[in-house]
Amino acid sequence: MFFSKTCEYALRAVFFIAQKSEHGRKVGIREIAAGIDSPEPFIAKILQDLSKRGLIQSAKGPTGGFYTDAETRNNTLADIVSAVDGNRLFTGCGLGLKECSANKPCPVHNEFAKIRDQLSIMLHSTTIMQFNEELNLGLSYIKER
Amino acid sequence: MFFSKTCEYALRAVFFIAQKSEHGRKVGIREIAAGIDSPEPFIAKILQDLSKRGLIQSAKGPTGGFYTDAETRNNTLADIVSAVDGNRLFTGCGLGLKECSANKPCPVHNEFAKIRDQLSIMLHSTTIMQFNEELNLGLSYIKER
DNA sequence: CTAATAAAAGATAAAAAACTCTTTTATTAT
DNA sequence: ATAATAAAAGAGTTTTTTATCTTTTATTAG
Repeated sequence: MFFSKTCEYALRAVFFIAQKSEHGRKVGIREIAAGIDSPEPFIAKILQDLSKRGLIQSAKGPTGGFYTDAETRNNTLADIVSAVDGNRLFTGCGLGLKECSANKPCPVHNEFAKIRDQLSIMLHSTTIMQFNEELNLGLSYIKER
Repeated sequence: MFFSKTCEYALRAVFFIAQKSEHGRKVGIREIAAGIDSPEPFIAKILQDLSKRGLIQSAKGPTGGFYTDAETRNNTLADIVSAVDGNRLFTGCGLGLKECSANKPCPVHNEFAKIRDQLSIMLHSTTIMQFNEELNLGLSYIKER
């Protein structure tokens, strides 16, 4: 809806990892791909990138896998979104103009700014780990079937 | 930001046409492309489609061009957006799940529904022609330079 | 009725996003 | 040490989106 497909997968994967690794457990790529119903090599690439950026942790070798430490679990949705999709969602113009500001606005500038700000506040104030419990309880879903 | 590039061009073009054709005048593709700073053959294709859908009007031959009649000028941003980008923005899931509803929600379902609804209300209550005056007065812009 | 004009239609090309495959590197349990 | 495991890295491929080019059809002014 608002994000690239890559970003949607990233968010679902990070939710999955945070949930599974809540008590120190690590999860492999295969389990993640199955858990969020995504193409395995594609989500692998995405996680590689998130790992490099420090948004998730990883360990190689047997018993290895992806996980989140206490700190990164406190990251917000906005951290993931801007890492993957950049800041176009937070700063871009609704009509695609490069220059668009209160000074030199596009016609819909003010209308969009309101909604964009609310979206931004929401994404910046929602943490990754805050869905762990409802996921554990089966109250919400991160895969199709 | 929220729309495809095609849709951004479409909105800008429709604003331009509505403004110029406010008093019955028609505008050619060349003038439109220059007026909104877009690739000429690309916006031509987009307008062809909008015309077929009845969201703008067109006339062939000399003195021809694109225009909007009183009725279509009353169309909303939502009409253009859903014609070009479909309804993913209005009905899609934030995490890209095909099935996602209050019954079987993704983790961010409720948070996103709020923002989506506001965006939807805004788009459905904003008409094409309501920017004519500010565009005439040079108070807002639909091109880069 | 003809020439000029302008949109419509159709076919193609380039760029970006989504997705896949293969090889390498690090780690660990035995 | 070695074999097994799992992520990292690098090099593709496919699909979708964005953009372009060429030909056809309709309309109008002279």
